Amino acid sequence: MKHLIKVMKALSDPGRLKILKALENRKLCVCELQEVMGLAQSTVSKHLKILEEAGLVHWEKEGPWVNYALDKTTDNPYAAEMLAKMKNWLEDDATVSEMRFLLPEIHRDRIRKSLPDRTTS
Amino acid sequence: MKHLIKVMKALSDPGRLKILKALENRKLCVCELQEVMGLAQSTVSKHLKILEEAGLVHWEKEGPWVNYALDKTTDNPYAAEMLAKMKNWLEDDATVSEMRFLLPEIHRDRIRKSLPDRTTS
DNA sequence: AATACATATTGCCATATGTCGATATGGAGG
DNA sequence: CCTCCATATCGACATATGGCAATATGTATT
Repeated sequence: MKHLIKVMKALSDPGRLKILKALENRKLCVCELQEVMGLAQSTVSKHLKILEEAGLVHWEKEGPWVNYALDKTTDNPYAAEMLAKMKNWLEDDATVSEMRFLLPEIHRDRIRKSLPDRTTS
Repeated sequence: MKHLIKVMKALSDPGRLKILKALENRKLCVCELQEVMGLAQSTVSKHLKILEEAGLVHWEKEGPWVNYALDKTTDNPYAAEMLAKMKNWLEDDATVSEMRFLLPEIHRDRIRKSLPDRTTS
């Protein structure tokens, strides 16, 4: 039961749903996800940790970046089933559509370096 | 998005999952669900309200009782999909199995009347 | 060693959530 | 009207959650 609860809680925040919908498109590093979410970097890290612990995402290091992706081989069967469901969900949602539109412009090389947390664009 | 969040939040509490698994077996009134959950009556009412607002359950009056049942004709498509999923979930869960075992003994006519809230059996 | 970059962690704060006891509400019966 | 029964609502409290700024951590470069 606790595995199911972990997944349900992970999916109970709009921001985290947005992350998952973004990761359906491509893997993204924290600083890119920060742009996607428009929140503080620490907040993004916290959200990612919740998603990881629920078995919904996993990460790998690439140079200075930590890339996150949907966890296609997750141990948590509930996570797997929900990720499959999510593929069809929110396809008409305005927030998701807008994010889909802006995603191609979001790339780590275009994000300004050494600035305080970017909470607004 | 807010409809999806409502369902995910509703499914994020172990007690509420237990309610849904119980209602897979038969409709139940609040006092019976109180026995199932082993919590205060007011807590049970609150949980049921959350489930109802998420479109997961609905109620009908029968004499002095309010019977709750899974909402098979829910407006919320996410609720419908999750109810279908839930049918296969937690079938091996200890809490659910125990509840299934005890459910036949739980009936409104066998519940003592006019007592303070029954928080422990 | 110092500096830079990316990210994880910590601590604080405001708000949400789950639990309880008390009380209000709705309805039936005498 | 009063009493009883079942349930919804309210208010208080402890804990969880989501956001932020500050800081720690890991790695690479000079």
